[in-house]
Amino acid sequence: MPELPEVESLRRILARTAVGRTIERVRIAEPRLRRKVAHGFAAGVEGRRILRLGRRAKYLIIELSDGAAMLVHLGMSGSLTHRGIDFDAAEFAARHDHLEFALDDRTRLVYNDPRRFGLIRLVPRGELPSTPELAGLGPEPLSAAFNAEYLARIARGRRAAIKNLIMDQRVVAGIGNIYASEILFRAGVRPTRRAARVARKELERIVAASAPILRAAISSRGTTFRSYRDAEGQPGRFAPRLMAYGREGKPCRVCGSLIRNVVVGQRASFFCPRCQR
DNA sequence: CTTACATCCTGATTGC
DNA sequence: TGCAATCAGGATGTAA
Repeated sequence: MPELPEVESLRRILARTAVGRTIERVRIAEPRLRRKVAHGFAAGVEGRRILRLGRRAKYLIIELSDGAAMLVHLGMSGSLTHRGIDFDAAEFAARHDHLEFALDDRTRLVYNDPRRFGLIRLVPRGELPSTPELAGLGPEPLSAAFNAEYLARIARGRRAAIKNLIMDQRVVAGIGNIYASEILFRAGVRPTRRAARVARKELERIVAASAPILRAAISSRGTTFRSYRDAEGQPGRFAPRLMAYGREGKPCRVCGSLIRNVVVGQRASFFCPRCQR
């Protein structure tokens, strides 16, 4: 389940291995992702060089030499792996390898996504800031713009659960179900609390907890809970450090109480009944 | 504006 | 053992 740390890990790997390469050919085996890959996509990408790799929220941004940018979202089950096999020899594409980008060093980038919740789109030069996917996003949780004052302003009058609030990409961009649970655990706040009822001090703890958790997860190259793999096909190493997510019925690593799982906003939400109030 | 919920999709897991 | 039901949850669209 790729969230900010997984996408950031992907960006860092590809920044080392793919920047400077020219995309010689694009093969589209299955264009039906969350939205259908546009007709002119391959023609708009082929022949361009990869200039730079960026990230916004859970979106990977592949900047191309003509000023356009590829926007990649991995959805729930997507992966973008850098494979060292010749494009021509890639006849045995794995199941759910939907797009392949042949690079000029005879390696290829392969987009695989069993559930096809992902998105790949070419954004014309200069249109990135106004593109619908990015335009409404809230601040990056690793930026100074995500602070307690900001969060307090958003939370005011909101009946939604605090966990829904920090998973709302318009509020803060890049946090998904796993890290929302981890952040609230560290902050000592129950995921079910109504946002407006969360005290200023607690909001401060939520903000303060966010960056260290996300940074630690990036250092571990993300969390592999089930199937996530990074650009080199490796699982993330953060899972053993999860305090709450996926630990239902197991003892809290801090106090020993049993971690509970409740549904908040149609999503599993794990918390410690003693550490989180 | 805010909130709630269905929708897309496949694979892993659970239940009988 | 096999098969069907359930769960997983990214973002989005619609309804209330």
